[in-house]
Amino acid sequence: MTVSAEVAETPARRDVSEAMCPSRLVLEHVTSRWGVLVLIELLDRPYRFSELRRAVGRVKPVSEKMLIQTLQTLERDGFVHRDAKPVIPPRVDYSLTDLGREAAEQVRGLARWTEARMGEVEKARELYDQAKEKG
Amino acid sequence: MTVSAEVAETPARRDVSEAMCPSRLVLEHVTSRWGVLVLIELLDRPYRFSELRRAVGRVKPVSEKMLIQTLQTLERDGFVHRDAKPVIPPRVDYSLTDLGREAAEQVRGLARWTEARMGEVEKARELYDQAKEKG
DNA sequence: CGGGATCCGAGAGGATACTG
DNA sequence: CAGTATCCTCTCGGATCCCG
Repeated sequence: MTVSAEVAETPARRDVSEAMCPSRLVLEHVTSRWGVLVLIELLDRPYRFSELRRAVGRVKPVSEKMLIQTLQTLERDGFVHRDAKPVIPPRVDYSLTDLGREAAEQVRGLARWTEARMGEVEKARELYDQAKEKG
Repeated sequence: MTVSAEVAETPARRDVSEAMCPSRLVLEHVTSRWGVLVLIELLDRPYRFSELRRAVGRVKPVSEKMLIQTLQTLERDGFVHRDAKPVIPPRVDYSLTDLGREAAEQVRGLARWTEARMGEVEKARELYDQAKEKG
C-alpha cells in the first residue's frame, strides 16, 4: 500500500511509474488489505476508533498503527471523514464521505462475489494441486 | 499478496485469521498490485507471457518473477487458464476463465471508477494537505 | 482513548544467472 | 521464450513506549 510513501521521499527515489497512472495508487489504497476491510465496515455505520478496530479485528486482527495509517490515507483521498470531538477522554468518529461510499460499495460487491464463488475457487485449487503432484 | 505462503509453512506459523474468512485471501489475490493489472489486461484478449509483461509494463513495470507468481496464484484459484504449447521455442498463452472474467470485470469497474473520480480525489488531497500544514 | 515515534523481523519484490 | 533459482534490498506491518 505504501501508505506514507509520499511523505518524506526524495524525488530521485520516487517511483516514476506512478506518474504513468496516478489513479493506480488510489486503487491500491482502496484495495489494500486494511482499506478493503475498513471501507466495508464503515458502510454499515460510523465507528469510533477502537470500535472500528474491534470490528475489523473480527475478520482479521489489525494493529493500531495500520488502522491509523489506513484511515489517514483514506481520509486524505477523500473517502473517509474524521470527526474529532475535543473532549476528555478523546472521541473520534470515522464515517464514509459520499465519494467513499461509492468506492466502498464497489469493494463490498467484489468481496461478496468472492464469497459466493469460493466453492468454485476451492474446486479449482484441488484440480490444480493434484495435477501438480502428478506432474 | 503472500503468493506462495501456503507452500512451505509450518502449521504453527499459519495465520490463524485466514480460517476466519478464507475468501479474504482470494480477494487479496484479485486485488493485489499485479493481480489487478493482469486481470484487466487479459480482459482484452489472451496474451503470451512476454507480451503480457510488456502490456502490464505500460502501466507499471513488472519483474518476470512477480508476473509468474501472480499468474500462478490466479491460475490456481481458477481465474486464469494457462495453455502451454510443446514447441521450440516455448509458447505459453494465458487467458481468463469464465470465473476469471467475472472477477476481472468487477476489478476493471473499480479501476474505471477510480480514474473517473481522480479529480475529486486530488481536490480532497489539496484540502487535506493545506489543512495539515496550518495545523 | 486516540493517536505519534521508534525499533525490528519477515516477507514482498527486483536483478541476475541459469535451464529446457 | 518461458520459466526456475538465488541473492539482496526495501518496506510493510507488528510490538512497544510515549503523550494530551
